[in-house]
Amino acid sequence: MLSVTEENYLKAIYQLNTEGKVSTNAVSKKLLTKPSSVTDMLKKLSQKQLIEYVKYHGVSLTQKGEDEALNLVRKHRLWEFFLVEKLGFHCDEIHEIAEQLEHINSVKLTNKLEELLEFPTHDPHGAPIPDKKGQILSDGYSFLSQSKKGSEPLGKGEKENSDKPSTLSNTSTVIVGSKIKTEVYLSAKPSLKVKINDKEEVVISASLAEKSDMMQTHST
Amino acid sequence: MLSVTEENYLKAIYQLNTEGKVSTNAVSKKLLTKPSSVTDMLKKLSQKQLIEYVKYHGVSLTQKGEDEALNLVRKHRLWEFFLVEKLGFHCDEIHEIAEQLEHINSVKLTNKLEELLEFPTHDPHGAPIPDKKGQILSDGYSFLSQSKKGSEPLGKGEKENSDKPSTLSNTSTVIVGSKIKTEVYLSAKPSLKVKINDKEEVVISASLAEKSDMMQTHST
DNA sequence: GTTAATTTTTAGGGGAATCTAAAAATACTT
DNA sequence: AAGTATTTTTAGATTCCCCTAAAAATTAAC
Repeated sequence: MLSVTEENYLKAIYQLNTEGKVSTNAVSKKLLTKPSSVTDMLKKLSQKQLIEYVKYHGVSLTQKGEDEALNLVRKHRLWEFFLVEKLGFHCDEIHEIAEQLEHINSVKLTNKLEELLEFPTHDPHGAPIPDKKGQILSDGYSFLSQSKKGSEPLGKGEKENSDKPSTLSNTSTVIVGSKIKTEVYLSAKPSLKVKINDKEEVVISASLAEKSDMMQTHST
Repeated sequence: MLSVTEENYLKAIYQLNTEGKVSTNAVSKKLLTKPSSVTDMLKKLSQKQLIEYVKYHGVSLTQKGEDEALNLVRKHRLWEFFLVEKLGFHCDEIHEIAEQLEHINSVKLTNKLEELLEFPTHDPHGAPIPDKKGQILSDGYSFLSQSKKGSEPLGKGEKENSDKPSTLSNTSTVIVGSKIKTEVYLSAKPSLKVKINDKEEVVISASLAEKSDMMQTHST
């Protein structure tokens, strides 16, 4: 049985892990704690076989640790979906509450919730929801700020028409699965112009593009 | 902002408070902690103006403390209702989960949940659900094991037909609001025969009758 | 109304998670 | 490659909540 704190560390490491080791500093920044606190916790999680940790050389999750993290992400996103779809919350109110709800411990509850919601594949921010086994439907969700000028539609999925433009009631902007093309970078305060489904042109600032990255992070 | 532990103490005191002071020992038994731990916490809660505490002479809740306790009870019972009605849980599986959910902190969440459930007045065990303001619909809910032979229908409410015989999907026995008459005590292992709505006769053991008391406690 | 039994509190300590300050290891610079 | 800068770890302290053991207060019994 993991403590809420231990769970938060595992989730942070998971979210920072872009295939490689995660640094103590990175974790400390994400969790708003001091690096020394992180070191302490890493020792503990290492003993519990949840992470692989070599002093001074960063951390990565073991399979066991990743399973735990995926389950947290799953719960977080299912609850977010619940809050928007069943309770009528606005998209930007749900994160804090889901941060609490994700720590509720009951496999049966999670699965029944998923059933009530009719097995959603994405949360209201568009992030994919892992299934019972931790599988994430890989549908080419990718980061906007990583796109280059003139790049082709993002992701592998590349469906011309989104399968589910619905359900995302409170999202203000782009539907997951839409065909997006990056047109140009503008100067000074860097920004990018983006085509959605070959129709509308929208200019967004780079900072916003980065924010949409954060979303991935932020919606977990 | 209260810690989960502080909240549990307040709820315990509330549940033990049958109009009077609550003893340190009683709290320690309810929470499965040692009396010395209780003393420590009582000092702390007293400083926070949540209880009135006089050394060696027991505790009672202040208005502020009672409000907190009522809110916990409210959340617990709303979540129990949700678990049974929306997720199809059986009545005897919900307590543990609701013990966790009651600590989720969001007034808006609680109120939206209540709305989704269409403002239920009683949880699946038949215990009344306090409203936003902490008001409990006093409908004569009372303790079965306190009934005496030949006693008249329990409670003040005394509705001949229950207003809501529905919704209590998984309760195995008696609908709240039913007219119940205690017929006789049988000897040895004491038990009581009970008439429900002047029709069926059911014999239940005193221990079960006591359990139905616990329910009040247990379903909070 | 003393004495005995029970309850409650105090004193001292431990584990979890945090912090600050200082030391050690790694990474960067030229 | 040597020296500086950064990152990470260690050491020691703090808060929260729990414990055991012993002392103090209250309650019960005779």
